[in-house]
Amino acid sequence: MAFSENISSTETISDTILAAAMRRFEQFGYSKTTMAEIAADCDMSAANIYRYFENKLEIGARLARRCLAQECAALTAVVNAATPASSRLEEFFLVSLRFTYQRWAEQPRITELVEAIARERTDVVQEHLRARKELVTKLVQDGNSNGEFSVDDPQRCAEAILVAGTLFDVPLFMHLHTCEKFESMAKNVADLILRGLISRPML
Amino acid sequence: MAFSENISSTETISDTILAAAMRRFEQFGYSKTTMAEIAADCDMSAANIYRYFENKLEIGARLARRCLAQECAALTAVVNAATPASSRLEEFFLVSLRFTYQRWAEQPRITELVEAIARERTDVVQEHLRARKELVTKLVQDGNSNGEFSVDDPQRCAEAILVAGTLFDVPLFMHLHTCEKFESMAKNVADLILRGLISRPML
DNA sequence: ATAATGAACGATTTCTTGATTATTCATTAT
DNA sequence: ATAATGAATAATCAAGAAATCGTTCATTAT
Repeated sequence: MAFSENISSTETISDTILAAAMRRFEQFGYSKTTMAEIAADCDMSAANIYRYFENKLEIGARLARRCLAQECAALTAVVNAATPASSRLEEFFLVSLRFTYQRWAEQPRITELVEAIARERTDVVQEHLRARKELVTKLVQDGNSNGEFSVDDPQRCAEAILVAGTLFDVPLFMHLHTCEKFESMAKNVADLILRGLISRPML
Repeated sequence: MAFSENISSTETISDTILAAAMRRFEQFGYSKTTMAEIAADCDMSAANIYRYFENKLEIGARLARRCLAQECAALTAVVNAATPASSRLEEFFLVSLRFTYQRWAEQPRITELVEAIARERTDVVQEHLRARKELVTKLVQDGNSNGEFSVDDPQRCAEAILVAGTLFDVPLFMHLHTCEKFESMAKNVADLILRGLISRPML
């Protein structure tokens, strides 16, 4: 049962292969999908795929990157929004959480794919973490600029913020609570980070 | 090769069994240890163990609880120390981290045991989390009392603090960085939580 | 009564073997 | 030259058989 593919003129062959692989991975999972099946969906031989991709893992990595990039795009929109930096920080956690949770709940095969790739391709994870760090760094700098925050070292601060949000970004934890519970936790952590614990005069 | 056990008069038989099981689990892992081996180390039959424990999982759970209790004991000492609450919060993260990291690095079999039990005995994990939450709640209340902190809802705050420290408490993450790097991250997160992000007059 | 055991049993794990799979390459089309 | 393929190979996976293991219980010791 090959889901045959009409190669539109604007689509490169490697895109066709990626699209076919994505459909297979989504439906049957990364490990249960064979190169022969992907090839059949593209009306070509398995050997020919290797003219466009180094190997199966590389195809998986490309698709995993694409998934993570989608999340980063949403987070970029959050960071660039015209709202107070404090709201944007909370929203950052919430959007991050919703991506993780929804993918875990609704597209378990994709979550499985990303996790499988993450295990063998550290670079994909680290690239994603670096992108997130850049976004939060910018958010903190924004907050500094408009007087909301007064942070000495935005880089270090961004790292700490991301660490504090770990729970919301790891699929492994998603089974522990409902999405609502997680959202409440994310709000609390954002609040904690924003206000700090140290006693100070009310403004 | 049975590591035979001299049962001292002050030691109950169930303690003897637990000790033997612990030695086996430490050396060979939970799953690779058989009830027959534990029994042989105690000079008894496998069947006799069932007079003292419901099953193997129960033995594992008891030992896992003991491990987690050791950590909680160390954390209790931290919380009850006669130092500023802010220092105690940082120390809480650091001690928590060192327990997780050292066990992961030096006693991988024990880490494996705790993880195996955690998967099948949710109650053990939840008991531990509750204990940690109580400790942090007390720490925050202490800080409130002596004027260091001014936290509305210490319970909710404690929950958020624990969530923010997730990275330091999950063995799964330990391979990502060196212990020193983790310590630096823990300090940064503690600092972030304590000071907060919001701009305010210097005191 | 209390403590302990060996034999018996499903359930799980390990092992073995055959079949699939990813990948390469010499060869064939275009 | 460029694109694509089928056949070959080594690695991985899957299914079934064999062995081991956890657990129970009727029976034996103390």
